[in-house]
Amino acid sequence: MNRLNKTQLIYPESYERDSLIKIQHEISEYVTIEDRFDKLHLIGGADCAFVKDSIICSAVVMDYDTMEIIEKAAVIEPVTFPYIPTFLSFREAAPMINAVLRLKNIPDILMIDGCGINHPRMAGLATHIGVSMDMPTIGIAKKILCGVSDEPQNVSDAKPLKYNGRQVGWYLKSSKRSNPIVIAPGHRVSVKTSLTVVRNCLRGYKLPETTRNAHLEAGRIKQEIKHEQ
DNA sequence: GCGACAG
DNA sequence: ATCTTGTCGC
Repeated sequence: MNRLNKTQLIYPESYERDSLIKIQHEISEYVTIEDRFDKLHLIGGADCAFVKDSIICSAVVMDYDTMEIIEKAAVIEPVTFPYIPTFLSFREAAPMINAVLRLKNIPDILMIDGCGINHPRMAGLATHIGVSMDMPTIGIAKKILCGVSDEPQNVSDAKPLKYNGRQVGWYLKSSKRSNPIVIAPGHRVSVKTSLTVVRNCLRGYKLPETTRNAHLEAGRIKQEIKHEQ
């Protein structure tokens, strides 16, 4: 494949393990961790929740300066792939992209609940979506999938997350009581900028407002569904 | 071979 | 992620 076929990255022709790994290698060839966005006024967040065999994806857009919510969008789709560590994208990327596509305001950077380049094949969910949509993304995870880091001690303190001898992100102490969170570039955002942007979105909670609001919204929708069914 | 392993 | 009440600590 000489040219990137975006549809096949999200809806693979084959779900054989080797095929999926091939897709991830392809994504890693296209990812860039240089800052490639000109402005940063709108910041986005995306997260998922599950009910039976349905996946609920929520996307929110906020004002980067005030952290005011500007817009929300969501989709509910059937689950099509199981959760397998390092292959999360094939379960969540498609519906998450569909939620983002429903937004009228396109965020300048999108924060996604999951890994970015801090992945064995440099193809975490945030990277997968970033490359597929050609959109700047940052990955926000609650656990380290791969790589090593020292423990940050004080609030706002971040330690480099290293994998195969190079820095792929950060381990950030985002709030006093919570465990550190994992920050990494998804696509078109540098390691350094990923940390700066996330820090600017913190408001005393474990998660940045973007991902936190997307998570809350997906949870609300989930409750609505459970009550009417 | 064994254990770890985003959501 | 999800199933779930109380509870320990700041």
